[in-house]
Amino acid sequence: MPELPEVEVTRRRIAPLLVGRRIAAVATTPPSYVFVTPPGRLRRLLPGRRVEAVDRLGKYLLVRLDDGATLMIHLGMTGQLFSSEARSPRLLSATARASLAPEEQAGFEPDAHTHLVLEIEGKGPDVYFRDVRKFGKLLWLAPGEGHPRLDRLGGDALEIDGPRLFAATRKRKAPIKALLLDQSVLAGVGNIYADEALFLAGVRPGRRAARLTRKEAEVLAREIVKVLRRSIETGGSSISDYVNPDGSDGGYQDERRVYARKGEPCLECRAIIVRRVVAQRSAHYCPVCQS
DNA sequence: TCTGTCTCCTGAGAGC
DNA sequence: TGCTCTCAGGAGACAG
Repeated sequence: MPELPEVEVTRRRIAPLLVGRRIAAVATTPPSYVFVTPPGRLRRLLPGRRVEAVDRLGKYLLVRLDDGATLMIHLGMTGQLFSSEARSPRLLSATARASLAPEEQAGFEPDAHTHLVLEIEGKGPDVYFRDVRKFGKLLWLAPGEGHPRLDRLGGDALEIDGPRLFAATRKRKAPIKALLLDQSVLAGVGNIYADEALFLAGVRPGRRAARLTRKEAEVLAREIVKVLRRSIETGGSSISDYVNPDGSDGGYQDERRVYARKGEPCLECRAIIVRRVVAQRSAHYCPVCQS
């Protein structure tokens, strides 16, 4: 599930394929939950535009076009943005994965889940947006047009510091984990990195945010930044469907301390990692190391 | 304003 | 083997 590190890695690897190049043609699937802007409109508006830059705001990718317009992309839970040359079992259904050895896999052909195909002018691969569960979003912003989704975003999680996090927790009765997942407070943190950062800071996910001390906020802010940076370095987490634009897996899933390790021993104290629901999300923590 | 709940979606895996 | 059910989660809408 793409969070800030996966979106940032995607941005860094997809930008060289797009920036400075022109979109020759566009194909889409029929209208669905993915298309905030109707697919027919995207097919009309995108061809002929040159990509100037690919930016990131929280978990949003912003493809800046030559006339000032922007294609806004959110990967949701299962969104994949990748090159047409990518090869990965994660781009196949489980049935196809099981029946084909990796060396037998042919090139990826756009399927029913490939909601946007950007054919790029000249040499080089095309770019696909695929999303099985359709929690991702595609949205066109006209030149100068903003969007409430972007306006509501809090500061980027890579830039959080202790005083700002401490201030955000004051008078908040919600669990600290709910606060970390609130994109209007902190843009970019999702379930995996909230659990990991809380473990490293020694704070239980269900603790009321307002009960965090100044010192704990300081440590938590530092661990959030550390864990996000480390994940970017390793190429993000390929826990379910996430795949890098070149088809490679991320590496951070091998460094997880608590996320999706329910029933396994804590790497610090050997106590058993537990899972409970906090803010309607599964939260994993060590009952000994975190208080 | 804050918090909690529901909803959207679909593949995987468990249970029968 | 095949069917049914549950679960996973980002974020908007809505109710209290």
